[in-house]
Amino acid sequence: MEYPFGSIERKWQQVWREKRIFNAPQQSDKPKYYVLSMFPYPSGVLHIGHASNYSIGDAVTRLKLMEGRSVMQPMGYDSFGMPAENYAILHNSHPRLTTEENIAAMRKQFDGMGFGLDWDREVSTCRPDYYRWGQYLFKKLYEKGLVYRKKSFQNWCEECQTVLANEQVEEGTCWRCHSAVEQKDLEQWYFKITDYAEELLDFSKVIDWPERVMTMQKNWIGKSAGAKIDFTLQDSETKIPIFTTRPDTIYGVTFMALPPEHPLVQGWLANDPDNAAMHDFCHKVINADKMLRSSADTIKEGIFSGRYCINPLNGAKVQIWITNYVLMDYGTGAVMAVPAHDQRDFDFAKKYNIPMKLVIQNLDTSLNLNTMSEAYTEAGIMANSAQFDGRDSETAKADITAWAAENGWGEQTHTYRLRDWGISRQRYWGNPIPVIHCPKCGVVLVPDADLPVQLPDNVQVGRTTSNPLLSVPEWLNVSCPKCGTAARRETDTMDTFVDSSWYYARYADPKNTDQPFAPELAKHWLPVDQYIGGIEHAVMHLMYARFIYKFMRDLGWVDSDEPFARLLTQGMVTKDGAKMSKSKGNTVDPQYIIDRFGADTLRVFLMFASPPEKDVEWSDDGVMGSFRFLNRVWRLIDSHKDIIRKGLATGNPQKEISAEIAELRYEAHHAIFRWHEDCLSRMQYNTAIASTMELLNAIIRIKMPQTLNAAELAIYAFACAALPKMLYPFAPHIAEELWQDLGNTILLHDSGLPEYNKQYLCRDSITYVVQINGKIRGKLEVSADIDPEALKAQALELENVQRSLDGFSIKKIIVVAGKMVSIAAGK
RNA sequence: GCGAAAGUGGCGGAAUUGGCAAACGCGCUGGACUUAGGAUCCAGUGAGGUUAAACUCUUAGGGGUUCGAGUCCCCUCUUUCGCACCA
Repeated sequence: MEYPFGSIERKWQQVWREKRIFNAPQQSDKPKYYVLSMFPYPSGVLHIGHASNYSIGDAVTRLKLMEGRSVMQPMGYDSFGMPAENYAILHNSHPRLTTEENIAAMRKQFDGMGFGLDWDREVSTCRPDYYRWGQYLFKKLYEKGLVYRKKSFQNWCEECQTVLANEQVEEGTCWRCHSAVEQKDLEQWYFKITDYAEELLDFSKVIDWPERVMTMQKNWIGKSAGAKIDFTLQDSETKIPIFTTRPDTIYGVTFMALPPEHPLVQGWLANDPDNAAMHDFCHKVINADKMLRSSADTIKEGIFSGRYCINPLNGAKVQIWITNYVLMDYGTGAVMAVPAHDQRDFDFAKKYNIPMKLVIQNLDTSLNLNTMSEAYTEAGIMANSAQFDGRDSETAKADITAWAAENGWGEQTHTYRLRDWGISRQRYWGNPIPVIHCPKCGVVLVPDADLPVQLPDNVQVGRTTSNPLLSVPEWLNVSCPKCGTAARRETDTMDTFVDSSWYYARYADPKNTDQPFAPELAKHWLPVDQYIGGIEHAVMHLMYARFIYKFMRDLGWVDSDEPFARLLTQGMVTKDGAKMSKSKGNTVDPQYIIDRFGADTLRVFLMFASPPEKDVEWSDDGVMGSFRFLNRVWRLIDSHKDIIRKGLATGNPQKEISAEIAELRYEAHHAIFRWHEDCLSRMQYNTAIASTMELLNAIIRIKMPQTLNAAELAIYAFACAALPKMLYPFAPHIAEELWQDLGNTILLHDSGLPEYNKQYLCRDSITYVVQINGKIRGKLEVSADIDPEALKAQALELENVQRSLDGFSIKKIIVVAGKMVSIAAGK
């Protein structure tokens, strides 16, 4: 007989909904806790990954409620973007319709899993009441000088017909469709995330983030310290600033390397249309595959520009080369090349017979340009460097920079790998950028009163080679809000990562029609106490959100520095060791499991199979194990509920208890203690469930509970009553039902945590292990308060210990309290 | 190449501060029961060894520290992830 999971789950889901126990109050006297899980795209189908992600969040939510906190666990949908547009195309419909249908379908499935979500706070990014405030945020960023427009070469996905941010290019392919990314010269909108680069490097204000994610962001931001030095174009006043992390090698510069995109090069090209070789080379490099060009394996190529520049430190005249290995958008876009001490410059100089100059010597002065087969890139003793000769190169760096600065040739500086965030997308299904282009006034922001700029509905969604918004003249053509002249709307929409950069704040005040959210509500709920999501957002969403949050802080909308205090990057659900995917055909439908074994079984399996941050390997047999476990709990309590109720009602009678029950008491308190550690200190739910199973096994070992005396029955009932509480975060429906079976009227979330008594965490008698030189030679059952000397004596008397010590002399005896006696012996 | 994390039975995984390796679950073996079930209950289950013990070996491999190492240190290998001409 199976327990009636279906009816139980429906019953409690309805009770929770009616009693609104998961609808968080706006304000509360209780300490708040804000639990947030991944912001889903409403695919219409709940995947096993969703089930796993939200099972963790729901466990946290219910634990924090049991702890007595005021908990908010909201849910919403990241519903703009390519997938929604593609879905609509596929179903020959409009994304506005299909998105709402999918949202309704998903909400039902979330409820079917029994997640305690606050549906009063639901947001969807594609609804005007939400995206209105995204546009408002854009305007605020613009007003603060953090938005600009720039024409430059962009990552372009032909498949998606849109540009991509650097973070969204994976191995040269689009992060969405994985088709090749090309370069296209386009005018685009940017958010100046680099203004916050320094602060984004600082993780001191987060409480608990995985080291891995912080490292990935730090590497992505990629700060390097060095010097900016101005070289000068020969016979000219024109400066060519370079950035270097090795100012100690500056006397070794033998050429200057520029990319074809460099403005100086572009100027030479424009003034010299007949130089076919230079034009050809630049054209070839600019249009080369960006991935290939930026790969270390690509063969270095270049062409001599015919120009020279002057090294300000020693007046040396050096050749200027146009090359394929220098990037325009890093540092100053110009490199002082030191072939003797940089491998890239070395390779290039060898190929084109450019002279080299040795300026760093190793400690045994064995370096010789004629015999070097590679650059010497380490620190050493400076040589051929005028007044710096003989100095240690590492410590001389600062002095060289200082000397250059004194003479006005440069300065100490640093640079970042991070680029500004390109947010323009040439797609229909996104948040319109609230800008009007006026032939007289230029870029004009749409006035607040006219927000939101609504997406027109009458658009043919489909594969088009241009932005569909261009095809709606009545939307496109407007008069300038400033001067009234006929003007045109911006047709770019915002990257959906803009929408997801602030949604967690909107949850604090989701229905506000006057502002994005009331600052006092945001200040109450934020930061998010626990965020649960996938590692794939490490340098995208999680960095963008930190940037926008810091901006909102600077506006005074929020009053903390980090949006997500604790971050858990949860693992994937795999099958046969591989990520589940439709193409591999190894997916599992959560609904199938729910229908047969119940949502509780699925949730217990997902939480038990591995710790939350690790991948979960799907196992049909494992699901059966969880199902059997819940059935055993059900049978135990259901068939003994009368005596358990009786035992719970007896108070604490003073009677002798059997050794068997004393052991059960120890097991129960110990299991609850470990559950506390695992659930509240460590977030290791797999072992919390294991402890619950152990307690169940310990209770089942008591065969005839009806024969227990009053004191024993009280202990038995205590142990049984702990089970629903311990199960509640993972299997809330069956837990709530069993809790009620035991005569409780208050729901579990309001009934407090299961409690243990420290007094019962140790046994009266303890088994000591006796080791000789680390090998177990015997065991001793002794009273817990035994005197160490007596213990040593007893240990030495053990027959097996005696035998093992034969022919040895004892050097030392170590007693580890409560654990072991360790004897060090030697010949 | 650089950086990070990891490597434990047939499988998923436990092991708090260096203190009985393999908890818990799955699977498997044998048995009981019969309402024949995706049931339940009992016993067993790292490898070798033994009637049973004793004993030996075992946390990727090798070395070290220690009375004692999955855990700390050094070297090597493997896997996964991130970055990768960043001057």
